[in-house]
Amino acid sequence: MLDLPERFSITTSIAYANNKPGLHTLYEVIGADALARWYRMCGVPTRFLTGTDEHSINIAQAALDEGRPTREFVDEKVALFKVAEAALGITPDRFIRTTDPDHVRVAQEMVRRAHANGDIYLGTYEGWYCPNEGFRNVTDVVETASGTICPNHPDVPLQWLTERNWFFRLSAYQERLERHFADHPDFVRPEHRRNEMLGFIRGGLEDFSISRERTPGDWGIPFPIREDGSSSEFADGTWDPAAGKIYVWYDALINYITGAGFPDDPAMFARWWPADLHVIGKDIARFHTIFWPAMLWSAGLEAPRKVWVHGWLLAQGERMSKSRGNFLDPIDFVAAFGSDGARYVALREAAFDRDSDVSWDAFTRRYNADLANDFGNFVNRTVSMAGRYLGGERPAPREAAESPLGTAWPAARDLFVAKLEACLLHEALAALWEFVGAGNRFVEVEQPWVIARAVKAGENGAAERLRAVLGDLVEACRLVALAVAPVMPGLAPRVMEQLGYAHEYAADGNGGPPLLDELRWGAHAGQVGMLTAPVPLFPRLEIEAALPGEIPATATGPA
RNA sequence: GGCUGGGUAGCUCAGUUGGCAGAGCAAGCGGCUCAUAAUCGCUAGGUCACAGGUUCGAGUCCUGUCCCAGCUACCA
Repeated sequence: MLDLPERFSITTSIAYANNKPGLHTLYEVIGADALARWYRMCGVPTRFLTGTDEHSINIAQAALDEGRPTREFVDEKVALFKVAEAALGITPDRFIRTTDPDHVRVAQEMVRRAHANGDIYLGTYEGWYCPNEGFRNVTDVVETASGTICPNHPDVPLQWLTERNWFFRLSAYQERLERHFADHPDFVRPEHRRNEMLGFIRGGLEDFSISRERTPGDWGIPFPIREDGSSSEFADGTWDPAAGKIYVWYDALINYITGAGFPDDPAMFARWWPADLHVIGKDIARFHTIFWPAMLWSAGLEAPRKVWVHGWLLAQGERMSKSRGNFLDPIDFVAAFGSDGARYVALREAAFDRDSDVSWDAFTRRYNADLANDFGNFVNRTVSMAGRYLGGERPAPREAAESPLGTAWPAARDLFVAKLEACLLHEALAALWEFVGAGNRFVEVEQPWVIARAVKAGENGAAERLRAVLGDLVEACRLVALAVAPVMPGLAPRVMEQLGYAHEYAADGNGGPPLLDELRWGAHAGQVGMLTAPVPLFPRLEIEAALPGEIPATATGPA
């Protein structure tokens, strides 16, 4: 069916820990978690890294404005992320924070390597600085009668700042980047994002600054090198403040190799790097597909194998964001749809390869149609009929070739897997739900209740036919619940229990039998088991009871 | 401004090399009774953004126009 990799190393971008998380931020994490779980269940050693980005000047300023220590401020925000991710069933192998001590060491090591390789040099960075947004490009500011202003914050006076910064020689990597894109056509996906990045590279690359002279509250990773090239570390282990801080973007990207074990654990690093997949949003594609490979090459390391660029969640055409206030609180979302339901509707309702308009209404309709009506009811009617007509002993499926569902299954499964591995998670789920539809239609065609009456009437062969039909239905329930387990990890154990099967996977998807073996029609045909009484999996939601069609404004303040 | 996507049913979208406009959801009608008012079937719903052109034939190819989104260098 497919060739599984020998290991799978996947990351998300790290979230900016300045506020509580929105669903639009965790959407990417849900998708990556589903992919990580897929590989874990397939028996592929998997490492899934996600976390938080904490060294930004804005965060330091926000903490300062609240009169609190920056560390306390970010600890609080990170705790909110962890609570929300736990509610969504997110299972990273490491939750990395850029304030983690090992990450601080790795970022400094990367600076030293770039310096040793002649890729960084001292220069001057100057430009308009908006206290709310940082340095603004000349094309982003507006000239007015009262002076130059930032269009987003017209009341805040812009400052012309000059900083002595270290610069990274990105210009030296233009040719290598072009060659890398040519040699690895799948490096950036989807295709149109790759084209954008390629266009940017061909337009000529400028060097970028990787240090800041000063930061609010002295926040950030100490730049490990002084202007004269000497180490900025004092004998007591503290750092010379005059050396400045590492610019937050340079620091943030490096989390991916910290999380892979660089450089303290070479064996671990060799095992997990290069990452197989970075899952990121379209707004940060350039940093991941252009700056980041160059940074790695400068340090003598490999670029990640693939970067998947997803789109945004939109509410009525507008990007969901904390600053706009049109975002969903993941806790509310889980409260309404359940952890599994929330994961499913998020990944099914939004396309993973482009922007998607979402609404509470659409999520509710999707939940009712796909989960309550189609699949939940399919399992319910199957378990109910098998229990009622066969007394609870689990009927075995027929040979695939003798069963319409058994015949249809391989194509549905293969399409599901192909879409999943292509990161088209919404299409993967759609492919699987085509098969759920086939299951429901099969019930109508066979009408087991009619066969059951024939059995009662003593009709010849009716009992055998009833067992066969119900066996096929039970098998269809098993296959769909297992296939969709990476997306709805809590569902599979509940379905398996009702079907009288063991579920041997751990909470994070590790440890069970290879999923592809389990996804064969009739994989457990010989096993005896008892069905339980039917228990509804996804209670139907009343649209009226749900929030109105608008995305509720739950913002607590500016981002 | 330049470059790249897109505009198809009320909503979300699919439409391969040009060959009778499709799916899901929502709506209406009917069937069934195992099931969570569910499910199955049927119906309705379209100036394929607009105007030209090529062609026996255009949602698809070409030209122009309008609209939306993205990219066009350091907030993260």
